[in-house]
Amino acid sequence: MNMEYNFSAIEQKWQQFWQENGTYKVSNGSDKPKFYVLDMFPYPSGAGLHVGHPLGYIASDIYSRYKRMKGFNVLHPMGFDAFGLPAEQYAIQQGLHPDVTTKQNIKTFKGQLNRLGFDYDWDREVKTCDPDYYKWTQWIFLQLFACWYNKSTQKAEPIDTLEAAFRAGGSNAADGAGGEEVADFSAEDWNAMSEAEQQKVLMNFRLAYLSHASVNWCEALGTVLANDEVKEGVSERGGHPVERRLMRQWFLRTTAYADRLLDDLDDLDWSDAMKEMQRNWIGRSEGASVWFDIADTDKKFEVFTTRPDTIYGVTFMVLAPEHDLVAEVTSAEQKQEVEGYVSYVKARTDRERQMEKKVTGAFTGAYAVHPFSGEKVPIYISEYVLIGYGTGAIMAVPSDDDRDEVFAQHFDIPIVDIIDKSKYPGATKSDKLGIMINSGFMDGMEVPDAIKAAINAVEEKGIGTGKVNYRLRDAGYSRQRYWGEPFPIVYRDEMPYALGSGDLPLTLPEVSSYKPTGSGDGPLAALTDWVNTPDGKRETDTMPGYAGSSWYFLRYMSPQCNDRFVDEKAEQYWQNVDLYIGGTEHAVGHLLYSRTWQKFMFDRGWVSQKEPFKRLVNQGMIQGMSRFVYRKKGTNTFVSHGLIGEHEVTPLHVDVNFVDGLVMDTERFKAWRAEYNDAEFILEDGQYICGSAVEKMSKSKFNVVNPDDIVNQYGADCLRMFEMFLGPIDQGKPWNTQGISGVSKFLRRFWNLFRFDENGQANLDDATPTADEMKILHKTIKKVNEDIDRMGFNTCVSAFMEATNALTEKKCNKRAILKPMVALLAPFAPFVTEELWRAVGESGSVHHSDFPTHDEQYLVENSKEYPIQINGKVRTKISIALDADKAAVEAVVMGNDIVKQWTDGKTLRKFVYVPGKIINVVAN
RNA sequence: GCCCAGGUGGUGGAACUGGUAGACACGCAGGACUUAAAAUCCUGUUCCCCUUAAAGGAGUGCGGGUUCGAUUCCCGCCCUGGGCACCA
Repeated sequence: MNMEYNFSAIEQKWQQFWQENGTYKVSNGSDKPKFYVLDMFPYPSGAGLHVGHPLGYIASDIYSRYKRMKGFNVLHPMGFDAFGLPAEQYAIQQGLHPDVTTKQNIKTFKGQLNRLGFDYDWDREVKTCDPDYYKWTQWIFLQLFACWYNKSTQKAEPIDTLEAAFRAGGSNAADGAGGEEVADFSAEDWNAMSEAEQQKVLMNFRLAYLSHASVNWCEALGTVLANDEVKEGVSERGGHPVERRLMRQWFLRTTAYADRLLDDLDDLDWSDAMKEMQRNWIGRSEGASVWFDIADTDKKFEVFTTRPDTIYGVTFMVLAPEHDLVAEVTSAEQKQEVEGYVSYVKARTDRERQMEKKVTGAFTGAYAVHPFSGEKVPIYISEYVLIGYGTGAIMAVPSDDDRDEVFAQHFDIPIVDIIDKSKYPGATKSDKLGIMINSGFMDGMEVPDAIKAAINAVEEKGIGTGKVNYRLRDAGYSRQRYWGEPFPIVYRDEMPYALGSGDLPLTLPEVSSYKPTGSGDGPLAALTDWVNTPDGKRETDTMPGYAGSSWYFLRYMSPQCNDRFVDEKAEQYWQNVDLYIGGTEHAVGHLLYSRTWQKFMFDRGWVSQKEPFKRLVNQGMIQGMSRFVYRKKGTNTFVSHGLIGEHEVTPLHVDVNFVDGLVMDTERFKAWRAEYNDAEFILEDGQYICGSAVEKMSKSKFNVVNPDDIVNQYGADCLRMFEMFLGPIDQGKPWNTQGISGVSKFLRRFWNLFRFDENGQANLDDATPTADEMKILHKTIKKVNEDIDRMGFNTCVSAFMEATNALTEKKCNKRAILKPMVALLAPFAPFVTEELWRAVGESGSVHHSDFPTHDEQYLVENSKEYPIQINGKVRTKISIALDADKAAVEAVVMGNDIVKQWTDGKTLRKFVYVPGKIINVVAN
């Protein structure tokens, strides 16, 4: 008779103990080295935590516990990214204040997180919708508004330094990001300007500035829609038409930081894939900007090209349909066609436009003048040229660009070869290889030389210049929504003015309706009392989701600090995040914005580090396993999956919780919804078999698996280890609860090693372990240490299983073996190890004990059973001393009967001996 | 369409820098224990051929290549997932 492993009692007991004893409280002052582990904080959705969320959290929890046991002072906080669209949509539907639903959801999330045994210090929790938090989000925005980017010093500086420069020396006295848009002026000009005029100029330089951007406007709903609320040109809800509309918006001048965002990637410990995605997002390309005159007018337009060498191959020009010049240059005959085409494009998203295989476009009737040949080339408009990239206009070279080529073929435009690639077999259009032909002054040059020559030539002619272009755009910072941070801005005479920092936070006011106003303004615009102040009219847009998440990692360092966004000393101690774990879905947006904000604050001297996240690890997405039933059209009869071929059926998602494998519990299905109460079934072999598909885990697909259910059935330690056991942390996989029994069995076998009696007393042996037992222990210690370091948590779990199986087989209950095993397992299974730590006779928390390190002396081997290959195929195995030299090995191997058999009548060509690995005999 | 990642038994996966493919689990099959079931334990389990076994052949999405040796490196393709700027 012995005591069984009772996980629910153990987990409750220690969860309470940790809370009462402040086991995970973290201090900002410590002699220990610091280590900051961070998870991407969740959006607290109404569906609660599903089993996909904790994957990354478990990994970071294991890592943080490991680091703590290794002697570090570890910060591992958690909070909530609480502003956002779903809460607002729910408010519109249900009339419940987003603050109420958000608070409820956070409570649910926290309960779920605590049950999983995470070592968060909840005193450090941050919520982006908390006024004490967004006070500082607003403050940072105001600092961005109050600064410009000085390209000479490569730093953000207060806007007064720019004003001073203008006052003293006019526009040439300063080189600020954004200045390309501003016409030159002298110091006298500046001083003669009115305040409004001066502010207008300064707006071009501010790091947070007002401009215009196109948004998804839905007339019928009277609101701006998010991209994923638009499906195929119509609103997802209601199916109303959506079109692109220009609106005044706040922007952040992220492009000012483009080069630093690019260069500083080199020093980060991120995956190459992640760095590559950031590089591609920034999209730096070197080329030239060239001005083309429009024939028979005094108008001209600018194109950006990475291939100025191909200018003699230009046979037409393409403007983006939204380009300002389109209306001005279109001829009377082409007017109708062009307008028709423009309205067609208006209803299409950039993505649709890029994916379109069909060639479309319209001729404007206007011609550009080729700057070198003087020939007239036709100007077209087409959706494949986007207004947001480069100048929204291209010079088209059909001989050397695939998209230009299909366009030319479709519209029957001539194609002129300009590059002879015969010297470079296999080179494609996009390779910058070949010798120039039909290209005037460039004839005979290699492409790289021709690029330089072409830039020189356009510069000499005064029609262009070498230029670096970025795909990165300034970030749109306005949302016409309610549930976000209000802008601390008032307008006087259409000119924005910052609120004083004493007026922060500008709290989000109560509204009676969360519905859009219909005019394109957000719900705040309806609050006329709030909007109109003695100092001016308030901005009624709110900030985007990424505002709060761009700096939250700093707030965790000193969440209660109320005179600064982060306490100076705390920031100097914690510096930046040592390990950041989160999904690839944030690969560019969130990570790029956070990096930009950090650099801005670094420039201003408010933080000590130029990068926020030193090491980044991406966790894969856990997908749902959806189950389907098939309803016979127009009936309430459901056909089992194997028989649907005989019927006309509609597939419907069914709740995975009443399907076992693929077999559905038909009684539970009938009870699920009133409409199914009288459902009938066409069964196969007496069972209803469901269809299945792997999809995103979501409430609407009824495939959400709640961790609470798993914890109730198997315990949190088991769920933690099972999620890690599923596979490598960075790979996505469908959730399948089948298989969890293996981990559950392991935990029970580990528990049974301690031989508890009916009084709960462990029965351990204090004898000295055997060499075999020490080898099992130290092999496991070595592997677990190495695998945690490289985030190989799945193989750690396997190692624990192997060790437990081996110790069970040896009936080993020795304290000297089991005690270090408990410490080793502690980061993975924090509850049961805390209990077992007492069983081996310790009194403190296992989570503050030392992590075991291995001793190589227990692992030495002196011989190895070598696989013997004959011509690359393993034919036998021979045990040979590891320190044997090649001649001795060859003698042993060639004397072996099986080897002789295989090499009989053949000549030995090569004897490959890789010590410790393999032996290969090559003979023919 | 563009960028990034992945594809290994019935299933999840292992194989760390080119060196025994399938560790560890799930599932399945057979057996032990039991009045029975559950639980537990033991044995087997890539496929094919032959089968009592041994031995052999094939095999890491597909087609080529480099190498004594390729899941790993190179070239071309197919499929799946993530992102593409207002979901978070």
